[in-house]
Amino acid sequence: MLNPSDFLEKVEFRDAALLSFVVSAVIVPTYDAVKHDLGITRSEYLLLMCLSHYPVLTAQDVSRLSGRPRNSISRAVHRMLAVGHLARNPDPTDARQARLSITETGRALHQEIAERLRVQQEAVLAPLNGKERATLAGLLSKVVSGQPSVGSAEL
Amino acid sequence: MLNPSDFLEKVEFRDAALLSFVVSAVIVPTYDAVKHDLGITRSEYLLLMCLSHYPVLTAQDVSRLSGRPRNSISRAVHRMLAVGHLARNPDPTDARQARLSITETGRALHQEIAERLRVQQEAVLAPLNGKERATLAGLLSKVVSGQPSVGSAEL
DNA sequence: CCAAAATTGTTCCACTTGGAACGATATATG
DNA sequence: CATATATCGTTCCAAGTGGAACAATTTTGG
Repeated sequence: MLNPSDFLEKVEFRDAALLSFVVSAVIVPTYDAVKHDLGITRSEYLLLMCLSHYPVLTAQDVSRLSGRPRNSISRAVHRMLAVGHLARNPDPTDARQARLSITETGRALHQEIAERLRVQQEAVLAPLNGKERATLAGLLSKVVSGQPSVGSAEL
Repeated sequence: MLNPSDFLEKVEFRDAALLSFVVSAVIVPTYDAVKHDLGITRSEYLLLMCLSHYPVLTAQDVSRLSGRPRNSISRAVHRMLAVGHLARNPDPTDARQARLSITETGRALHQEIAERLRVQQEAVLAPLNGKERATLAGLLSKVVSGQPSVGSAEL
């Protein structure tokens, strides 16, 4: 009675409910801990993560990659600039946009946070063996690549 | 270049990233549409959904089932009471708590929103055939039931 | 039986969030 | 070439969020 996991099996959209539960179990506690321990918000981390995978991006690029609105990215850029995790240079060919890149300290911070997320992912997915993990990843990849209009990462 | 779905494959916590993408593709646009069309927030819907599956609950029960803090549920209760989707009666054996139950209009609203979520779920998971869908659901159930401390639904 | 601790629901408040409008710049179109 | 349109980043603001403290009530433990 009143067991959330039993509840999930009754829900009209069970597959989405199960997916949502698993995501929440990985993402929510990790971001809470990151916020508490490192003072980094989700938008700020998404900014660092995007820049860890692309050498130079505009704020608009980060917005599209991360699925966050531009004003959130703008705020994150200012905070990360202030603490030295980011470098910003004017684009010589377009005065509207600025070229963003990550610094060494920013990259180190990204790696620490990514490791936390990875550790929590492993803890949550521990009930699956290697073969099952591979099957799950394959099915999810198939779903993602099958989307007609690929939106954003929304991590 | 700058394709979010390619990005997902590079991420350090790829499985969680794929899961998160799929969840976002189902949940986010549907709740946005529900908010726009019906004026119902996520907390309000979670309240209605919980009460659709249990005849009587306290606000505290809903908080635990849904994973939302009690003050969010408190607000949702007042709004849903005001529009007649909810009934509240004092608990004769404990004056601290109130017994909440859903009304017919509340149930109808729940069913409409659940159907929207189900439709969007089907659209997103369309790349999978029936056998694959069953495999995915089985793996997710195994993950959920394998969690040591089952938190909340977090839908 | 009584004081301490726990529980329920609420209010308050600081903070985050994202839509909308804005100025500056670049591009498209007649 | 000039004007309309689009884009980039920013600021403003209304709304939502959740932690903390609170009063009322119940339970616990001496």
